[in-house]
Amino acid sequence: MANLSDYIEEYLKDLLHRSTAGSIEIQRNELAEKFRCVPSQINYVLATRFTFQRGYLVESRRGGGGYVRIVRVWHDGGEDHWLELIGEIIGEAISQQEAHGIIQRLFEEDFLTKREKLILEAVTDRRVLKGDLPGRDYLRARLLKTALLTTLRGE
Amino acid sequence: MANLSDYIEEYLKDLLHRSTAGSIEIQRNELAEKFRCVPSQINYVLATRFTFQRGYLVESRRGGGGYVRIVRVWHDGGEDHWLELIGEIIGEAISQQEAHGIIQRLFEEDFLTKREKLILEAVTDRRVLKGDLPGRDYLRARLLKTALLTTLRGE
DNA sequence: ACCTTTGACTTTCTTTGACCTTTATAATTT
DNA sequence: AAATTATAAAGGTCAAAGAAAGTCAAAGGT
Repeated sequence: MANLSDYIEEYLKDLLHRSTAGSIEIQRNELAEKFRCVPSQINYVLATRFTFQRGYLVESRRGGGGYVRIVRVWHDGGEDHWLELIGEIIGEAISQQEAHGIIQRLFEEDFLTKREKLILEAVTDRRVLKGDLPGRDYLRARLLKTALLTTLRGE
Repeated sequence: MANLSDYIEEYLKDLLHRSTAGSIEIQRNELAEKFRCVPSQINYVLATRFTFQRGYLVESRRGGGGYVRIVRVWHDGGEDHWLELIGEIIGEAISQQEAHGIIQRLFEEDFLTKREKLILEAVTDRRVLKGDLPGRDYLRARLLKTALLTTLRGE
């Protein structure tokens, strides 16, 4: 454990641990100042350490009063672990067929309602996504993974 | 939640909630004074947060005894009406702000569940969609419209 | 080779202020 | 008294400046 990114990661995870809500809000510039680094390093940490595969969602807003919010959707070894497996199956890119197969499966397992299934099928439809091939499958993967992760978000 | 516009929005929505008529009347200058801002900031809040798409109507009158009236409009009618509204409200292209406004409104109208709202917010997120403008806004419009219309037809 | 650090450039959202339009009322003219 | 004209009191518009955050690619370490 030697580099700055690791310290920033640790710091954020510590904050998350303390927070009862399971989510924290930070100011990117402020945090960068605290760690004496350029603001974009915060983005680097978020992009490499607070990913879907690790169970985090990151939201943000620009402009005056902007912020970055990190949501911890699952803990290591929690019961929402199945999604991690789904994430591996989806990977970086996924075809419509595979995507619909996964959606169907989740519906049958009662993880999704009928309406949710319809929504997800609609937004992973190639006619809706348009665009050329490798990009379309990457987009579909991002779409599906983020959508599934958000359903687990606190309620 | 840190900027002034958010507080003004919150204040107005609170007033609306209390009002039995579902509408309120304010004085622009008075409100600006209350929040220590220039009057035109009130217009900014109205223009960005109390739009038709989000389910609000704003009327006003200038001159002595002028006012600004905000009316919350609820959608009534069957499925056909929803189809119509959704078509009307989502054009060929749509920004993230507008999309989330519409999603929020449909949630408030009990057309969407919390989970459905989260899913739709996720799939209309800038960072998930990636891609350059204006293509991104077209994609978002197709995504949202198809998802909502499919939901209506299904079941 | 890969991961991290840096910084120039971009996009999004908010705040501010100078100038404009509409309405009501008071003052003046006919 | 009626009609007209000023004045003041609202609210509206728009563009520039400010305040965040995001992107991407080059440079630096291990």
